[in-house]
Amino acid sequence: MSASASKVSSLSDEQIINRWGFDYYVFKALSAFRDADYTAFTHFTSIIENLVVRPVDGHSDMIVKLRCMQFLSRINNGDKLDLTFEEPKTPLESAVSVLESICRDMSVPPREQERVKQAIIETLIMVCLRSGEFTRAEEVLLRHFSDAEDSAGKKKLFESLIRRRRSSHSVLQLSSYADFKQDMLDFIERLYRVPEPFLLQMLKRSGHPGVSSEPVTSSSQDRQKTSAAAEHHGSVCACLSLHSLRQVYGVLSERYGVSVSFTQLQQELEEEQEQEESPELHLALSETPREQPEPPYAGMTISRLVQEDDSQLSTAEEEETQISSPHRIVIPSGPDSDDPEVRTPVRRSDTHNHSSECSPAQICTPARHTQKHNRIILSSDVEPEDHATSPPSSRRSSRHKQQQKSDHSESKCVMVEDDGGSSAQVCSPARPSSSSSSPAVRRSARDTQRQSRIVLSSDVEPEDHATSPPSSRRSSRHKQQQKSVHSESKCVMVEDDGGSSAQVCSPARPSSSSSSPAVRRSARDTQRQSRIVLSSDVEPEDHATSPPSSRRSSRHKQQQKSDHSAGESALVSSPAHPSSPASVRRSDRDTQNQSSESECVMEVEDGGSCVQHSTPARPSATDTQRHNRSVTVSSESEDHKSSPATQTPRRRSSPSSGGAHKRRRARWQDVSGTHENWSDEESLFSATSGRSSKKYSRKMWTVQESEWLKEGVRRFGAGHWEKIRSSFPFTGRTAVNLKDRWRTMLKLRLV
DNA sequence: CTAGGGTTACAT
DNA sequence: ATGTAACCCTAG
Repeated sequence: MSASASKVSSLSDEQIINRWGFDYYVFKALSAFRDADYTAFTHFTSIIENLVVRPVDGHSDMIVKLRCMQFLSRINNGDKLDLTFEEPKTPLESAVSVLESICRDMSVPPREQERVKQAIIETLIMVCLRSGEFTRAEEVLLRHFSDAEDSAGKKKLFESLIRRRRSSHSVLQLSSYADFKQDMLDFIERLYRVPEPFLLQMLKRSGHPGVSSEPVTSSSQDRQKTSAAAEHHGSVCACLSLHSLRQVYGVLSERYGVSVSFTQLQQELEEEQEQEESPELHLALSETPREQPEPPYAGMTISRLVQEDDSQLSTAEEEETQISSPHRIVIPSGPDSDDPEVRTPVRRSDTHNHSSECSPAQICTPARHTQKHNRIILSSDVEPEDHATSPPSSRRSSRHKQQQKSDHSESKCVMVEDDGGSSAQVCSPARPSSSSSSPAVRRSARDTQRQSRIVLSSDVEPEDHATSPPSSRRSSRHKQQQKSVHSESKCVMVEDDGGSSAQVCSPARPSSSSSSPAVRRSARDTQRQSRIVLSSDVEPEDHATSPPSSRRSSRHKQQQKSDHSAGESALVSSPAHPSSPASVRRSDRDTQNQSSESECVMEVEDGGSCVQHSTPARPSATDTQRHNRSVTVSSESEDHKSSPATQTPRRRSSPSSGGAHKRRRARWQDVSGTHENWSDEESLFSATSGRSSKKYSRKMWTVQESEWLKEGVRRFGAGHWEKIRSSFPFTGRTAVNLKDRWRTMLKLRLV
């Protein structure tokens, strides 16, 4: 639609904060991998997987990171032949596929690409040999092994071992899978150096004990510390001085090429404040300053914008450096969120027009002129729905109050606000005259505690949860992982309830079906149902055996039933899912619903997204939403979910495929973005292997994919399918597929 | 590469 | 049997 052009900008706070969280967890995942803490790696990838389902401001950088995570997660599970990320493929074969995608997107020297691929193939063959899978080893050898002369010797050796059915040989013993993993990590790190995440930088700047001193590029260990801190932060509360902000801003602006000066940002803030309160305004600030003509923004991608936001903060700091002492900014570490509305992530106001340079005291004064205060506010709030995803999260609601009080009493100056829109203003007043006042405000973490209730754990089962309705979601599977999780776990919390769940969704990944599988989550759990969808895939047993087609059908039915039985759950699920794409499916009828929903969507979009982010809208609602408002769904598909049964069926089914082995799910497989959701199915079928016989299997469009498409159309305009396809991590979708889907969406009036 | 009509797979 | 989303085919 109209779309195209205007992307203006507004990112919702959730999108921005999720982006911060995303960057942070990617960073952490890499650190964990580097430290050979693969359990932690899995946990982080799981978090990311779930996070990605929520609206996040996306940009190319994000896709690259997702690809890297996808690659590493497959490498990490490469020695487990029973896992599958893409249906027929072994994890390492999937890694090769991802490698190809990476090479396509990032221009990797052919030689390097070949070297890495060869290393993966050799390792795969060795893994097969060690586990006695000679047939498979032979297959891999014939299909993928390099014909290069220099590898001829190895090829002969492998052929010999295969022929003789030898699963032990010095060569097999010499090579260690751990070394291979690190080698692959080195490759990724050479290819793409992940910058230190904004959240970590802020934490460091704040002088947080564990972190502070470390230079930006801290070693992995350091990072871990940091991260830990960050995770906590709920309680931590970081206070930043303007000074620090400036510093950070300087660094970030340079790194990202932000041209906006610190001062400009401050001015903007002021203006906004003046204009007032509406929470939305804030957003504007960050994203795109309407006022500012600055080109920079215009061209920027979301990420950029976000970054800038960050930077803005910093900017403030800089200016005030001197002042710093008095004013502080508190960053809520976690994104909290609660309000549905968006708020701005950061805001800062400053005041002084002039003064900035001066000492603090001065500053204050000036402020009054305007009436605004000097305070700086960072608000970051996250949106309500998602909290789950967001890392730190805490919720603010309660805390706000608390904080506010305190703040008022003491300081007037600063404030933070956070949350809901209202808040923002709140604080402010304090200060007018008082120049000095103290500043800081902080929000406490306490909230966290409460919410924390749910933890998402890791990896493993992500799928399920994801989908599953909020409440339920966590269910069983977690257990397995949980243990590990605990340690770190705190990580994510989801909020549960509410909306959050939705997001979670995971990946859907089909793969999972493992044999044993049963273990993990069965679909049945009622609760989850939503996930069911996912799970379905998971559930190996049934489907696995059955041929794809058949399975699906059957499984659908089964699922449906279950859902129902589950009863409520069913309901839940459906709605819930928004996030989980996979699950989602929409039936035609949905359309009806759609109308209502669609509206919602619109709303959402407006609000937020406009810009780039992908899918913004939909996520939110998940559970709640459905009922409440349409919100949820953003788009289409989800909506559909309303009819649970229908939706699910397909996708899940398909994906489910076999499950013979895949134990865990490959959740990540798709990490990349969202694939997860859908991918499962797809991957199974189409993507990879192609399962042979059938003509083709239908891959239903997930919500996430539809959101990407909508975002793409908004950005580039309808008709530029190839461009859209390459701008989002679609997997298994051609430009024609996008065009067809768009046509369908129009037909259904989903857009 | 895209648009648009025809075909297929799946659900009811 | 029918409806439809996803997919295929082909002209431009």
